[in-house]
Amino acid sequence: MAKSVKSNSEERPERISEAEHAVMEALWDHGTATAAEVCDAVGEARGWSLATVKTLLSRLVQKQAIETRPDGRRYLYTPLIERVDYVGDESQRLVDRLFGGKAASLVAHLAETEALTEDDLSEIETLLKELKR
Amino acid sequence: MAKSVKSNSEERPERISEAEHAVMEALWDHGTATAAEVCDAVGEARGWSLATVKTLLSRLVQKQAIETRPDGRRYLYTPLIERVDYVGDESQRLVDRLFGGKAASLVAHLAETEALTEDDLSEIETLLKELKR
DNA sequence: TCGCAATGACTACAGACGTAATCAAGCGAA
DNA sequence: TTCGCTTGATTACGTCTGTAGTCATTGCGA
Repeated sequence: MAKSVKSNSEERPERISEAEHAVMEALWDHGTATAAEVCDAVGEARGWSLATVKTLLSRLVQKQAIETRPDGRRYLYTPLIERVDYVGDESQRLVDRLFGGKAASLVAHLAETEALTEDDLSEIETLLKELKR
Repeated sequence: MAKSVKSNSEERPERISEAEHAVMEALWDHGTATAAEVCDAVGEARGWSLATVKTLLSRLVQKQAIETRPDGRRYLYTPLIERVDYVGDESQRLVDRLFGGKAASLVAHLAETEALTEDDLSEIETLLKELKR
């Protein structure tokens, strides 16, 4: 209860569903696109009808994840949230939920379950060196 | 369509929701527990009623994530899936969805967004050394 | 100018999810 | 024996999600 009061300025963005996320990816790719363009980009892989894509787009507008700008008789859709932020939030959620907030535990897990290839390991190693510097 | 045929032996476990996951955590903690025990363990943090916990337990049974054994007039609930497997699956899903399957990208992201503390970095470094050996 | 095709708005609907109340059965205390 | 408490089963219900159909409008091509 009292779930959507959000009395202060900071609008906590509503959660983006998986299908919606696919649409976001297309938009992040294009920067700005029409519904038809998104449908071309996304419907391909997911086999969605234009109607489905439009529904997802309007839900994203409601959730204030994207913004519309009229362009003639149609809209141009533009992401309002940055991909890097979304990815960060989602990653953080996972770390919090499954690894008690310790990101290192996630890395350890990936390593132990061999989700990390040799290449991945070298890459991370290099990364660490750079960060150390 | 044809979503739940699962004709062959490998039962693809159905997805566990977030609330259900909280229950799983309690069970992984206890190994085996009654509904009341799970409620004590989980209801605390989430403020769930016993009824809610029971619903989640039965959904988990349906999803074959846990198993029941009669004990007098009640049931004992035991996880059927290992925590490490669940955690692995969820992590993999994230990596696939957001990092194109490249786990190293996830680590890079964590590092760049400073989700990794100095301690985390050292820890990972140590980890890498061990793996290298 | 006129009809069509594209486009957003609205509506639909089944299944998953969160959250719980109610019900029936049975064990245990009085 | 009786009655209440515990427990699983069943039912409920609003929201979110996935996936779309329908409708009204309107700009554009013929």
